Amino acid sequence: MSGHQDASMPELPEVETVRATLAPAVLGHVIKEVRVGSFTGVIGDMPPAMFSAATVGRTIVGIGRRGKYLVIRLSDDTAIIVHLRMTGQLLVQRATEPPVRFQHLALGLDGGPEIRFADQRKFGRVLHVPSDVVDRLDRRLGPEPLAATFTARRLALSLSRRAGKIKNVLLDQTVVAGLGNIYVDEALFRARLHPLRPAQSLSMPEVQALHRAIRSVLRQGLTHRGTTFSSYRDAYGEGGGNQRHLSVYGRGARREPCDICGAPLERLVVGGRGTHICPSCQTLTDT
DNA sequence: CATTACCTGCAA
DNA sequence: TTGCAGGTAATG
Repeated sequence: MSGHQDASMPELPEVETVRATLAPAVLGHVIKEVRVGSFTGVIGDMPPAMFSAATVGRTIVGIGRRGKYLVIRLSDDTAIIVHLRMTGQLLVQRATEPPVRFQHLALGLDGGPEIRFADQRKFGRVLHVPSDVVDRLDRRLGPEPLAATFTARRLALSLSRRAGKIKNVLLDQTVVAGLGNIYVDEALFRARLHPLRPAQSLSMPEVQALHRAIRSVLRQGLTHRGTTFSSYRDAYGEGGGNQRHLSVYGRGARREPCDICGAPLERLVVGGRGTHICPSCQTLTDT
């Protein structure tokens, strides 16, 4: 009937799946060659020759993730920071394979594999940075939602200082790192909270429910290797399966029935983002 | 605090 | 032909 979603939106589970599939294929390998395509903005403001000079000859010694950022650690204590934004893909392929569609960057490694970055919409970035930039990024972002440092108490403190709508606050990466539009909608549904609720209006039991919901939707996303609507792929080009386990995201526009109460789901716009709710389960009037 | 720019394939 | 999809930085 009406508008189909066609997004990939790599969020924490998707980026973590990319990290996990990329790591075993590239760890310990030496970067032998860099090829930047016609869209040179993919590596930021740095001239391609400088990016090459700064990375060729270095060994990949680690691959981490912080929020939605991938951090490829190099042997000289610098790093390559990757953000997929909406349609970015980070793939590992043999150098003999033809370039993929929308490919903007290839890092040729010793022994034949290549890390390839493709992005239909040119929003994603692959930046070479010194370690202090990684440290600054780490300090700027909020807690990792699946780490022990992310407690209901800490979430409550963050929310108590925010007058904005709970959905917008959860999308703020300095509050908690790694949530995007899909998993925020899913978490709010699971916690039975309306996205327009002022963040600071949540009671402690509601914050606890939200804390549990955030962690459970992300763990479920990880279990299913991410959510693929169209362009999200892991490092081997495999899509995820979590789209079959979403309760509200993408279903509101089609007014599909709520899994819990059977009422038709709805789509609204919050903070300029498509937002999917069950109007019956997620109430605006508190407690 | 809220809104806009950045992009481009695709559905309507 | 139009406008929507959305993470983040920049702007109002």
